Amino acid sequence: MHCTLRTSARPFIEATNEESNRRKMASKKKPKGDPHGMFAGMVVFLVPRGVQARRFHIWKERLVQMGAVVEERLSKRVTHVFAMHSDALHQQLDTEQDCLKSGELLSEDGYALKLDPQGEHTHEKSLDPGLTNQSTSSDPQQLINKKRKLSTEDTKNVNHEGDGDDGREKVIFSSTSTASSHGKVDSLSYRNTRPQHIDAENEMSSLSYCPPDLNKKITEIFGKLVNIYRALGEDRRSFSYYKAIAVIEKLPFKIESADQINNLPSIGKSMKDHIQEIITNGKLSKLEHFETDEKVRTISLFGEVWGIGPSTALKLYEKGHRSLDDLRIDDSLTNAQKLGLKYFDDIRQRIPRHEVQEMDCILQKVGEDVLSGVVIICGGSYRRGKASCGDIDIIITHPDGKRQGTDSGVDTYFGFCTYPGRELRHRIDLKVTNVTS
DNA sequence: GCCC
DNA sequence: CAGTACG
DNA sequence: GGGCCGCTACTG
Repeated sequence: MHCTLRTSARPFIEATNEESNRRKMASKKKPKGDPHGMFAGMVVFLVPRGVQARRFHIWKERLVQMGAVVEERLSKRVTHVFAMHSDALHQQLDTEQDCLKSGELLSEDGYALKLDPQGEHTHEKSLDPGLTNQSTSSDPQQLINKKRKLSTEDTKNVNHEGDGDDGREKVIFSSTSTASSHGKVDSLSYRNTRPQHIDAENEMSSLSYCPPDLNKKITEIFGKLVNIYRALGEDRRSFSYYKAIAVIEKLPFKIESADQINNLPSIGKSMKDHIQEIITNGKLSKLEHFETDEKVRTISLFGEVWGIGPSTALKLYEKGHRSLDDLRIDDSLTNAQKLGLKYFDDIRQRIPRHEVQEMDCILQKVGEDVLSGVVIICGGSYRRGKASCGDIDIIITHPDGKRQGTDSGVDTYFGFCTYPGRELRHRIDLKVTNVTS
């Protein structure tokens, strides 16, 4: 390798392949390398060590798809080296060096690996001190990070039918190039900007890398469109934006040109056009139009009420209602909708994590009093380690597994609860099941 | 909206 | 049954 | 052009 090894660890998140597995017809797509993809011009060598075969294959696939050339050997042409973690990288380099014995031994000066200069920041992000910081590497600046969930709330549909490889894990790669056209990214800070997910089940490392919201402007606007389209009942379109956000959030660079986002999944022509408009104008006329449209605004507002969906929101609008106070007069609302209206402001309040924890404890105790041995698990965002929760999810089960459901036949409760000594109402879901999952 |  | 919420 | 999460669960 004659190129200088000015290596700067740079996180890279695989493009999601979420929907491909849902295709009815399993057509084999042959992604041509995108000459404008984010890895265009890179000649990559992948260090297989420590990478599962399946994952290794996906790496290669994505790299090629996004414009890179993947070399089977660490040849002179190689401009970038990807490794699972620093150990693998070092071992590989040691091996290569031995192979070069016959030739001259080049100075190692230029090979200094600058591993994840921001690594130290990752240590202060664990929100759950109770979790062990499991590391697969002795290197404190461990390069491997895994994360299984989206930053946003659950979306099993985005990630179901898994083949065991969720295709969403993140990998940091080391660049050995000085010629990278994307080198500027290296200087960016990868400071975390949002709470971590702690996946206790998988003993996930708390060193998880969370991408910065470099494209916040775009994702914010798209997020508004998600809500608007959902309120309007255009679920499909809404979901498209939702998926696009997930993809954009994981980009390790700030989008400055639509050319940088070619070939990304879930981002087609319209999305690209919108992104282009946002980065040039700082706004999206489509959204502005929505936000000034009284009908859209009203229906969106009504849709925020728990229990009111697109259909009801539209009916209420057509009845002439324009405000929440108008709704309060309407007696056609279902009980749930009335409650949703009554506690409209309450529900919007997020619940501090420690309060959820206390509620959990209370429920554990009550549950034990009612039925000895009952297992009560507080799931949802709490279980995923969020600092605050939008609602509380409780799963009730029993090791006996003797029955599913309750005496009344109802095994699910969507309702409200309140923190002891307060009036503020929170949303809580209870589910009784005999399956511990 | 995206993707066959 | 339609509508809605949930994960 | 047509599918797009669920042999979902629940409410009214």
